Amino acid sequence: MKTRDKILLSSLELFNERGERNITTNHIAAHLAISPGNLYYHFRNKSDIVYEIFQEYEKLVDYYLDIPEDRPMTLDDLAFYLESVFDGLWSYRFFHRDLESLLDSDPRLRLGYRAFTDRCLVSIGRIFSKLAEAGIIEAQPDALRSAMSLNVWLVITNWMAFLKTAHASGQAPELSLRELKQGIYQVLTLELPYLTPEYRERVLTLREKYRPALACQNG
Amino acid sequence: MKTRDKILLSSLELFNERGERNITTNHIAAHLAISPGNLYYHFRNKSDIVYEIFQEYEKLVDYYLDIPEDRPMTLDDLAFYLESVFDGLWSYRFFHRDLESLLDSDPRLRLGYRAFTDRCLVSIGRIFSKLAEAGIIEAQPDALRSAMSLNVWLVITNWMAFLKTAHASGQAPELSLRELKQGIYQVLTLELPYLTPEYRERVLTLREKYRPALACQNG
DNA sequence: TCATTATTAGAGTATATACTCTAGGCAGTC
DNA sequence: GACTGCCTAGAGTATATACTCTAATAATGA
Repeated sequence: MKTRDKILLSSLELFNERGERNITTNHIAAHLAISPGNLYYHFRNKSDIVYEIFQEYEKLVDYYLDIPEDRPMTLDDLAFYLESVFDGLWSYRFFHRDLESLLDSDPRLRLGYRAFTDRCLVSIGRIFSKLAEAGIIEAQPDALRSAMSLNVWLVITNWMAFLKTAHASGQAPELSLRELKQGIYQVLTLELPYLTPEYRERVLTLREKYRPALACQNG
Repeated sequence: MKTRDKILLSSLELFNERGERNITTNHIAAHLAISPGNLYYHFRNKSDIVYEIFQEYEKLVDYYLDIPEDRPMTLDDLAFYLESVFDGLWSYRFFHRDLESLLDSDPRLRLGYRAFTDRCLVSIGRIFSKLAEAGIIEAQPDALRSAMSLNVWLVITNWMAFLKTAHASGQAPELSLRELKQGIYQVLTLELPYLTPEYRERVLTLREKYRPALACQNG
């Protein structure tokens, strides 16, 4: 594998494990047993590394959220979208963790992320539309659908932060993909009241698969 | 005013304006035109300053979310709770912005924040209960109420981050309290489907007061 | 073969930042 | 006056971190 790709891969790995804020370019170089000079031969600065990783992330999610228009949506589709989005969130979890400071230190990233958010919100709205067309949820007026999409987005993108902060277990809250996917339970909770009677039970069953363990069920 | 209090006040101000990550103890001292040594006479380290500010925040929110048990809840109460919580969020807005790294660097804060979250979730759940008792929303099973409370919490605590990241306007996204309170619109969106027919219109009217301007209504 | 280009090492630098240390001022009080 | 306790100044330090520079080595192509 090319050094350049190794840098991207290791950076992602280290960022995810310990947070972008805590990983220096020297750490990355040391992790790969290459020199700092070598790293800076391949990337002008740390922001460039982050930006490139963001673009991968973007591409992945865009790919998953490409809603086919030529056929009706099924419940399986919904399950797939949710699983995929949370998989992406997991693979690039460092990103939402330090989002604000990342955007502060790179205007490109700010613009790119804003556009990304917009696309995601559109996709979520489209999913709601198609769910309604398929008779899985009741149809909703545009304004309501927008507001709901936004709430879905807020829950999805911040569920991990909640888990990390709410975790009681010791100082170093280690997360698992499994726990992260309990966020799907929360997302489906948002849709609950809009389900059609025909699909209600099936969605409840799906939702039940992601029910959090008792420890996290506070409140 | 005592130097110690001035330090707390200036710190909060600077943290809110530019983020805790970007404000050093030297900045704080310079802002107050005192020496670093002076600052460190009053506080052992930066974490202690942050922790003390957190305790103020905690106290404020706890005070607002002290739900009286001796009388039924009104819609005005709900409006008051929402307004108060968002006021608190605004006054201490640096906190949620850099939450993760703050908790990473201070175990006290991690524990304190976790307990704080739990109390808030309980309060939100209690509000839902009392809204149901008052006939404003339909009664809900415990599990649903817990999940909904959690969603409300996620929306409330992350609405500001969303605004800051979604703001297109230039590099330096300046927020206003007014914009922040559009979060109330999002929170009330969550409750919409559970409203009783008698109160539906009144809550919709309340919600309308916080409708975001068009620029933010994407998705 | 040899010149050119791509890659790498590794020492080094400028800057920032949290924090320390020493000396001293000032108010009250015996 | 001098002692005491609180407060303040400000120079200074250890460490970290993003990044640079030069020179050497490998790879490539004519």
